Amino acid sequence: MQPHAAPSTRPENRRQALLEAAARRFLEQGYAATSMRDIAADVGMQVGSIYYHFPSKAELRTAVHEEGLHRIHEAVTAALEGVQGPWERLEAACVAHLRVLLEGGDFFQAVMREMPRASEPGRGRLIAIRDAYEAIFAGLLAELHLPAGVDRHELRLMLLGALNWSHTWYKPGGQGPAAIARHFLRYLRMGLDVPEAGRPARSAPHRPGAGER
Amino acid sequence: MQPHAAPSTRPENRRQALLEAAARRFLEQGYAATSMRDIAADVGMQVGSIYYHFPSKAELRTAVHEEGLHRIHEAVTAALEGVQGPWERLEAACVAHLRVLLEGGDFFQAVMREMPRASEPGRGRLIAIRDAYEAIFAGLLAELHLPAGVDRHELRLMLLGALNWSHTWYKPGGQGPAAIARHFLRYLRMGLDVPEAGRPARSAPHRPGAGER
Amino acid sequence: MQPHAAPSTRPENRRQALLEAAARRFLEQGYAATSMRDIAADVGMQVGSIYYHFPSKAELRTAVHEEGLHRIHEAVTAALEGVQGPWERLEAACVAHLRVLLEGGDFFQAVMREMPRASEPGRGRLIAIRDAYEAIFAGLLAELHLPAGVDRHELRLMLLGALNWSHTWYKPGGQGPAAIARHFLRYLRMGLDVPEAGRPARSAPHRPGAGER
Amino acid sequence: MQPHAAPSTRPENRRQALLEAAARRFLEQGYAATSMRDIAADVGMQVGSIYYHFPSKAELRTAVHEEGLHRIHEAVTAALEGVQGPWERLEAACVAHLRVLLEGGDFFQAVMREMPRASEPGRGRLIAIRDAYEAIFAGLLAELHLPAGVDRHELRLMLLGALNWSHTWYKPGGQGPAAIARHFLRYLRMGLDVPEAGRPARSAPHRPGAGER
DNA sequence: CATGAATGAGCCTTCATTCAT
DNA sequence: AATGAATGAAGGCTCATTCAT
Repeated sequence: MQPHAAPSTRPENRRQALLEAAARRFLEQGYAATSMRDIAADVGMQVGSIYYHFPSKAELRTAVHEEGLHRIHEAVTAALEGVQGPWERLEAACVAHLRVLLEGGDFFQAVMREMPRASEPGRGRLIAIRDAYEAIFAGLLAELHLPAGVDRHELRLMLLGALNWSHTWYKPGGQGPAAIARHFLRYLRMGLDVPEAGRPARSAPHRPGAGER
Repeated sequence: MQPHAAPSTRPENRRQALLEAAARRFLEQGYAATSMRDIAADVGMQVGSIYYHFPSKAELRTAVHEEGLHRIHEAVTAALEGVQGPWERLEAACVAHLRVLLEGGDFFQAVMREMPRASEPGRGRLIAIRDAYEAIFAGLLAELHLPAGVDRHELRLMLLGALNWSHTWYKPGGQGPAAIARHFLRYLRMGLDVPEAGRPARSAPHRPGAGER
Repeated sequence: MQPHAAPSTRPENRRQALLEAAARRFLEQGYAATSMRDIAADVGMQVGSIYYHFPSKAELRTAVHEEGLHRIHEAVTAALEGVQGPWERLEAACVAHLRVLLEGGDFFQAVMREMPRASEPGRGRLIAIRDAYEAIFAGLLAELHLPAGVDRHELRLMLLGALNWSHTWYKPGGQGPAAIARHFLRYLRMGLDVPEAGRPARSAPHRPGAGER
Repeated sequence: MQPHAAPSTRPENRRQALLEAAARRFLEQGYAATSMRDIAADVGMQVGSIYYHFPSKAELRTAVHEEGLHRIHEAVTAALEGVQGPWERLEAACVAHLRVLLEGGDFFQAVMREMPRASEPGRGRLIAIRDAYEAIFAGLLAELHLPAGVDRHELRLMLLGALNWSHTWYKPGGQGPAAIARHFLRYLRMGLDVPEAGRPARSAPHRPGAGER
């Protein structure tokens, strides 16, 4: 009788260990440069044994991505709970997003590094999950009271782009994810133009139309 | 005099053709998933012949990246020529940057997709080129007259991040690179806060210290 | 109970078959001129399958050499068992040595053909085994009662050289290994000088010093 | 007018330089592991250019071997000039042989390392040269006055084997080639048996027949 | 004489995957 | 659930050789 088998051999554990090893490898070396042997070795398994848990390398990647997207979705949703005020809610979401991206383990970073290309198994599912996640931000942006002429879609891409890109330059030890997210939002809210002598300050030069593409 | 040298066999051509094929493949499939055979086939060569022009796959990638960084450097430098006014200069640089990134061919996009990791051959050279390029933007930011409390370094990372990330969502046919760049800059300059009833408008809430990590 | 395991698929068999095929090929064509495909074909395997048993071509060679050195060591040690008298023991060792070298299969001949050069994997191990083997002969020489002025080290090199070289000219069908070994030893023991009229016979002319190098 | 062109560009020189580089490489790495590029690089040429001087790699090897055999033949013939007395002549030949083998440059050592196998171009020519060389020693042995029961053919193989094998253990700095050759000959002439109490000394035990193979 | 450019075959090795046990 | 052994395809790279210039 053995009610609680050693954790490292409980079936669900092995699958989880494989997912984690795969996430770390995919993040560090990229999907193509990671071999099933690498992953198997990381968890102390034989290569062939992986195929008991995942039917193929591509499916393993899909599972990793699913987990990553799931985690960030959870984190952001949780961070929004009980927060009032549109800007406050956006900030909470951005902070949570960046925390997961920069310090939340390998899963979401692995997702960021490379999305599965066309015709990978399970790609439709992933796209759906990602869209649901982005919808959260679209909703937050919609709550905002913004000046005329601001395209909320464009704004969301700008903001998330600035945040997501940070994983290419972020170094632990300097500013933390929360500070970075707050500063970015502050710069956006405050506006950077400074009234100059002989120059009207806030007439942000909008010259649409000709030449804009 | 040599009136009609077959273009496809002019020596310099082959090297260039290889570079271009490699850039396209690296961009589309990633470095690891691209085989030398792919590249050779694209230019109608035998695999082995590539090695006459480049000593290894890694060096080929380095050459592609060098070319990409060189091109964007040239484009941005050229775009700045004769432009006056700090914001105007920054805008010119951003527009040029985004044009190369989104419509300037595969080279720079290939660079964006994956920088060589540690200990790749010629990595030092690439880092130097990239730093020189980023210095251009640092210089442009330094010319700007900005409100107190704005960290120019952070601002540069935010702006370039937003721009660079656009290659993940950009689709030809919608807004062009120039429009995107101008809009992003406009949002930053104008500030997004709108005076609300019972709420101070432009006091961008700066709560430093506790909690900022 | 497992009455008739197919011999060609018993696991240990495959590794041994590979070793034997490798030894034969290395002996006949030399290491560099032997391809892993050759060896795989000889045992009816795919090339890649070899790497399940040996991590590299170089390690395969090392294993072949190890086997060769092991075999001759065993043979010579066994041949010495119970033999009395220093010359008799030396003769027994030489006969056994030459038997293995000339008729003992490909392993030891493959060793003779080319020792791994510097910095091959496992080279240290091989050197150690070889030294242990040569120590046997050094010990046998030490037991001998020899005339003054004979350098035992030099003598060992001379004797083993003469024996080892025989694999370059030996042809089955003529004198066998045992006869060759015994004759060589006899020539050494008896001395070749014959008393001549007007010429002192056994004053082996030793003119050391000047001109000896 | 340029009667004596710079030596390094005189045609005959290039061919000679190639031969020397090839000999060194073949000796150090073996024939199969030496690439035409290695050799070309050693003499500062392009690979393709070798083919102006030699029609193939195999022919280049043949030329190297021819040169090696030629050199040792010359050296030994020269050393015999004017020497009287059968043992003295044999010694002179052995000393000359060993000098070329151990200190006479790469050519003859390259020959020793590996003779061309069957069906190489020019193999017949090489065999002829080698036989002519060995005939010298056969002649010297024939001049010798030897005890009954000594097979001159066997003796020659023994002596040359001991000498030739020395290139596997010879280290410059210790005994020189001349000393080694003289010692080997002395051991052979003097006989190693020492009269022992109760044991007849020079009755070298000859037990031919049964068991000799 | 020599080179620059290329070829085509082949080499060692790695890989995702399979399957009997 | 997992392993041991193998497969077949592919991958990066090297090589002897060719040939127009």
